[in-house]
Amino acid sequence: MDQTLIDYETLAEWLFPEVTETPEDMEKRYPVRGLPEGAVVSRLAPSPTGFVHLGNVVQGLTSERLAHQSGGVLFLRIEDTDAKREVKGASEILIEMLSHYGIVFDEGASLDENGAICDKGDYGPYKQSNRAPIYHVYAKKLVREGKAYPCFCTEEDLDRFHAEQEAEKANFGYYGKWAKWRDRSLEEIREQLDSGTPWVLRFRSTGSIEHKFKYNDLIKGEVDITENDIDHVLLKSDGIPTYHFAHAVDDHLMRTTHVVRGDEWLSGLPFHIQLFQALGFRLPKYVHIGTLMKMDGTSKRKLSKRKDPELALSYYKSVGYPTDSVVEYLMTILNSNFEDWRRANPLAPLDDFKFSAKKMNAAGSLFDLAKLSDVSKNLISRMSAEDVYNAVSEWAKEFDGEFYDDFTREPAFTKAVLAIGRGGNKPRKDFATWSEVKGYMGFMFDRYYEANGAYPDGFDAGTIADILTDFLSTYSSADDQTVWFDKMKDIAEKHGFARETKEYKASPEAYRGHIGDISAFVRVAVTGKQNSPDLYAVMSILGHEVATSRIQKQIERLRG
RNA sequence: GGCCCGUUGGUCAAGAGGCUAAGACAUCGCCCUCUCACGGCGAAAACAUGGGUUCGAUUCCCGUACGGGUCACCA
Repeated sequence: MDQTLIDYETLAEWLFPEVTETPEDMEKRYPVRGLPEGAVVSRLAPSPTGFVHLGNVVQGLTSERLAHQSGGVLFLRIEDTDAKREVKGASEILIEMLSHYGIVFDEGASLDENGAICDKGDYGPYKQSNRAPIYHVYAKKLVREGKAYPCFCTEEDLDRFHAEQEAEKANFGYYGKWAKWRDRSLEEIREQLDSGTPWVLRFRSTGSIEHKFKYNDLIKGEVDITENDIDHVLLKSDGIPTYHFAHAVDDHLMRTTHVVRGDEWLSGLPFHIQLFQALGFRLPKYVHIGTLMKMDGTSKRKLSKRKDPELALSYYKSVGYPTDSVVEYLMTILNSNFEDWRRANPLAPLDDFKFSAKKMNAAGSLFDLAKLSDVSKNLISRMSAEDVYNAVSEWAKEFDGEFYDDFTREPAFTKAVLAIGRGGNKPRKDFATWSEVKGYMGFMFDRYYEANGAYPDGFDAGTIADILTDFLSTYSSADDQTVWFDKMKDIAEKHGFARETKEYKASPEAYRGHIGDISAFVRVAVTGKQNSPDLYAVMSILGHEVATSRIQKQIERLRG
């Protein structure tokens, strides 16, 4: 650079003739938010690939809690700078899905009353593809200051450099002798421009890998940073920014205070810090979340889109996990003291929990479906029969139309079944997902009642039929539970079975079986299964006619 | 390969120089019980490793191993 000093001003005009606005104009258009001290402004910035996954919810939940519990702002920015990956309608799906998980945005990309995508808020546009003029203002500034330059290398050039670097065992990247366009003359650049060669804008890095420093991440704590010495691409040849450049410009202008993202971005941090400095922006705080892992054989690995269906949010929807269960479970992973808090406050709204970035784990967590199920069972056990009814109906309508028809035919009947063992201090915990409900109570409907249910081993059909016959002859739907059960004990005694299980256990040789066996016979006859919720309640709800006719048919079957 | 992050029972994890190293899920056993689901009690089960520092390290420092991430005109 000792020859004719490059005229950066001229270069900036050549590259961005259409840009007339200045960074100062931008500062005016997007003023500092008038938020109280300590208010967190955070965002979710996904790319619209149509695949909404747990990572989106993990990040969303974290930034949502951080922002809203501090009286701050949460917004959604769509990072659609890669046209190749964009899927039509993906943004709409994303917003829709996230809202189900309690992640609602104060501003940013939103849905209007027709479900179409639109912007809400004063810091837009919130879709990066609509922000090109803004990025160009800063690109021009950087060029003018000699902090960025055009590069005319082709893909083949870059591939060649990579191969060379591999051969020389050098670090990869555009730097040093491979930074071919870093210090070219204005004439050479003019020549390429005139011939219409496509170019990208590169950052002129002044960093050195010899320089190290510390940075404090809100989750990871103090991390060692090695300065970046790569001249990364800022603007692609189509004039659209790379993630890095867009991140710096957008999060500055949108006045983001906390950047919550996956820790796969940690290695990009040196460059981001450098970029913010070069642009004269104040650095936001970073919150790098550990990646969700999964057990694969004997080792952990990152949850994979291709191999793990449970990474996709659509999985939880189709299996029928309540969204609240997923949220609760994720919270147990995100904040280690959440479980204790929840135990102490079983019914408190989630917002009452004091979320803290300090309570987040630096390491990636293993995703545990069994734990999710436990959380979900507990949550569902606390719901009212009415709420369960509504949730199952909604689920079945979409995923199991046949079951939906039976389930909703007589709401009062269905709700009565769902009410068995519900409420009180020790509610039943039978299912973790809506799709399990059919297995739990399907027998209440003729379509799913198993007429060939297996009776307990060790009893001949004749004996069972005799006992069922006796049961039928004394059964009255008017009996209360005690009377009903006493009658069953009488039958037990008559057939040589113990009235009480304890008696039987004391001297098993004296009896053919015990009261438990008698009720098992009736249970199988009525429900087709050896396990069921409270039999008396089941028979009451089923009604005299259905209950007795099922038993009658079983007697015929056993005798036949 | 360079750079970076991580490592307490099978899993999630508390602990932040001195503890018999919490708790939850899962597993197993017992109790309760007409089955199941609950509920109760109990068992088994961990500081990756080698060096330091220290009177004393799971805890602090360095190395090693293992796991993960990243090195694109993808985010």
